[in-house]
Amino acid sequence: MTDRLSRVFAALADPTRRDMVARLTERDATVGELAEPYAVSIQAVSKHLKVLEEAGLVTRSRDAQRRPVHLEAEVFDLMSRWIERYRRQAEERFQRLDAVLADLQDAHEDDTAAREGTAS
Amino acid sequence: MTDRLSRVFAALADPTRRDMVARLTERDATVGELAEPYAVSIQAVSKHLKVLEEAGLVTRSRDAQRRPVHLEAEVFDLMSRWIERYRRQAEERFQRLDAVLADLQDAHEDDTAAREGTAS
DNA sequence: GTGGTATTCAACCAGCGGGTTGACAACCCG
DNA sequence: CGGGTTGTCAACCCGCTGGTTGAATACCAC
Repeated sequence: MTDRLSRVFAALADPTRRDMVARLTERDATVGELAEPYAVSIQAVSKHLKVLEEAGLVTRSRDAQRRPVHLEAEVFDLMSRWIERYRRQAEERFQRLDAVLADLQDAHEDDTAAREGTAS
Repeated sequence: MTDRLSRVFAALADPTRRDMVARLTERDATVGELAEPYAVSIQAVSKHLKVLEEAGLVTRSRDAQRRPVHLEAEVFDLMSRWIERYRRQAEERFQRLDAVLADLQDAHEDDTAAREGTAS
């Protein structure tokens, strides 16, 4: 599970981390600020941030003792591309499937019409 | 980690499972067909499918002994909504930041202009 | 019914993830 | 210097994950 996309998805598979990301879209924050709403230790939050950092979702700088956390929004593009690619592919396929079903329906109606002696 | 979105992200955090999803956008497939390219046991693939199923990414029907696997593309929407929501939020914030930086730049230029005795 | 095929279930194992606590590091302020 | 604040590192625990093998289920074909 060493590839980038896997790390990103894994990082966002945790509700606490998703909430941190959500809050970081509003403004940069220190570890302590981020930790405040959660009922876990600062160390646990620090670990979460490490996961987000290794996934490329955030970066950390330094301001005296503080380590302000900053969201790197470009990573969203990576996920969006993956999702949209396969969504589009799936949708195209469903359209083909719909076409097939429509054909079958037409054929059935033709059969019915034939059996009932009605002009198609 | 019981919520829907967490399960979806976690399911896609595995390259094998992402590959399965990718292949399922092309066509439905049986467990055996899905397993064929990977160097793991059928049972392992069956487990992966269970994960995808519990995340709502696929459904399984029955055709004699076979259990054809079908991709449920609607889940993509769930992820897209989450991602796009925060991406948009982050982008708006960056625009505000840009505006602030632009203001600072203007102020600086004003200062410079003032120091240099040039009209602003 | 017997045999073959497709798939899941069960038990097990190693490794990782998320949590804890305690110690340490880096920095500011008197 | 010493004390306070912010954050990380290290060791540990426990539950989950992804893999294995072996047995069981469900179905078809003969």
